[in-house]
Amino acid sequence: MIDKHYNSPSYKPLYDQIKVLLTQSLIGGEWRPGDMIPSEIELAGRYKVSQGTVRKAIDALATENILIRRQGKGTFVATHSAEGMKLRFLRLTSQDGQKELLQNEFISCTKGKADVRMGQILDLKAGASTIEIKRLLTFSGRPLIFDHIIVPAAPFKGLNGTRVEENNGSMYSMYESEFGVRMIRAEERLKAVGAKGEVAKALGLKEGEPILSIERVSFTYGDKPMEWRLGLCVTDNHHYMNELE
Amino acid sequence: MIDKHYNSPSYKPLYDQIKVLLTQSLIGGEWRPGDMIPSEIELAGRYKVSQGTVRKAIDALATENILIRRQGKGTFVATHSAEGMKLRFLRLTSQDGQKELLQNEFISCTKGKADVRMGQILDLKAGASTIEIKRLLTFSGRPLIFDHIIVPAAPFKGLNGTRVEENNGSMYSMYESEFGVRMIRAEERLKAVGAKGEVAKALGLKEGEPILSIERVSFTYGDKPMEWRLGLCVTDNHHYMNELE
DNA sequence: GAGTGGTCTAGACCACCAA
DNA sequence: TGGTGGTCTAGACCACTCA
Repeated sequence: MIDKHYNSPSYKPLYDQIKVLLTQSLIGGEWRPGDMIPSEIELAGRYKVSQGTVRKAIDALATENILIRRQGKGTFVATHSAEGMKLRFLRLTSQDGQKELLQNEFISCTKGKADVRMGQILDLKAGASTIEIKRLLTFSGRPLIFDHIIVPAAPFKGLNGTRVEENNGSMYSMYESEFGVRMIRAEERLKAVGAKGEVAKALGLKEGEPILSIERVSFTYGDKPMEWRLGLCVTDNHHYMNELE
Repeated sequence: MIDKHYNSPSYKPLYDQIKVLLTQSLIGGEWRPGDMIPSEIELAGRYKVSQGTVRKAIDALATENILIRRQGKGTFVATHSAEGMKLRFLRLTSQDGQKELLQNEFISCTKGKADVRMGQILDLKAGASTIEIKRLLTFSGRPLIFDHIIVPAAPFKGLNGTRVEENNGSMYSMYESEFGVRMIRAEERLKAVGAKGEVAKALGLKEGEPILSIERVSFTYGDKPMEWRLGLCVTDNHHYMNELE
C-alpha cells in the first residue's frame, strides 16, 4: 500500500502518496466540509509514516486551500460557507480595493442540453442535461454583474431558483451544503466586450458599451469541471484585481 | 544575531529570520540574478542552524519565485532573462491558451514629472522626475497591446528608447541587466473601457470599441514599487487568463 | 565519485487553545 | 492540563547532475 519503492520507475515521494490518500478520504466523504480531520500523530500512525511526512502532505493541501490548519485546534476541511471564504473566488473590488457583499437578483433557472462546446468544457456528452441559471448581482441598488451559469444536471438534481435564493446567492456554499460538491479551483478568461440585448438592458447600459466578460470554469476534487459561468461586469466603479508572483 | 528567543513578544521562527538574511544578501547584491547561491549545508553552517531550517527558508523564497531550486545543480537567483521567465507576468494568451512572443514597436520615451497620484503609486514625491515609455506590442503584424509605462528616473538613469529596443522589448529583463532592478511581484487592476484617441488609432480601432485596460504596478525586493504600466489590449482573439485557488 | 537538492525519520520542545 | 499544530535538530539515505 504505502511503499517507498525507490528505484521504481514510477517513484513518488511518500508525502505525495499520503496526499492522495487524504484526498480520497475527502472525495469519499469521510471528512466533510467544516469537519476536523484526525491529528497529525493519528494519521502518521494510520499510514505508518512519521509525523513530518504527514505534515508535508497536509501542508500541500493547505496551500491549495483544501485544508485549513488552526494551531492549537486542529486541521479542518475548508468550506465556502465559512466567513471570509464566501468571497474567495471574487476578484471584483471597488475602486478602493474592498470586496463588497453583493445583492442577488434571481432571473431564471431552466433546463437545457449541453452543446458540443459545453460538453467539452464540462466533460459531458453533447446533449447531456444541464441546468442554466441567470441572475443579476447588484451593489447598492446598481446592477453590477450579469451572471449566466451552467451546471450538469446529474450531480445537482433538484437545483432550482428557490434553492439559489435561500442561499442568498452564494452558489459555492449552496453546492456544498445541498449537493456535497465542493469547488477547489477555478480558471477564468477575461475579455472586453460590448454590452448587448438582454444583458445591456439588465445592466442599464446602451448597446455596445464596454463591459468586462469573465468566463469561469470551476473544478471539484480530481480536477473535475462542475460549473461554467459567464459574468458580464460593469467596471465603471469597480475593477478586477489580480496579484502576479 | 540569530536567536530563538521563545517567549519574546516579537517571536519569529528561525527560518523567517534566515529568510530575511537571505533576502538581504539578494538586495545587497551578494548574489545576482542567475547566480548560484551557497549550498544548503554551507548556509546552515554560516547561520549556525540545521539544514532543515535553511531549507524551509529557501522553500519560501522558491515559492515566491525569488529563488529557483535545481536538484543536483544548486539553488539559483531567479531572473527574468531566463528562457521561460520572460513571459512570467504575461497573462494574455491566444484563444487556445498559448502564450505568444510579441513584437515590440517602440513609440516614444520622454522625461516627465510624477503628479500626486503617480507619486502615491510609485512612492515618490509629487514632482519627482520620471521616465515615460510608450510602445505597441503586435502579434503577427496585428496591433495587440498599447503600453504606457512610467518609472522613477533616479534608479533608471540613462534609460532610453535605444535600451528598450536593444532588449527586444523585454522590460523586466532590461531592468535587471542594465540597472540591477529585479521585479518580484506585481498587482494588476483590470477594466473594460472604450478605445479612444491616440490609442484607438494605434490599435486600429474605432472610437469607443471595447478594449481591456490592465493597470499594473510592479514591485522589487522589499515591496518597493518601481514601475507603473497601463496596457490597453485588443481582446478579439486573445484573452486574459487567470487561475483561482 | 563528489556535490547538490530531496526525502524520511525520531525525538525534543514551544505556542496556542479549550476545558 | 492535555491535545493540537509549529519549530528545530541530527542523521541517514535517495535522486539528480556533471566532470
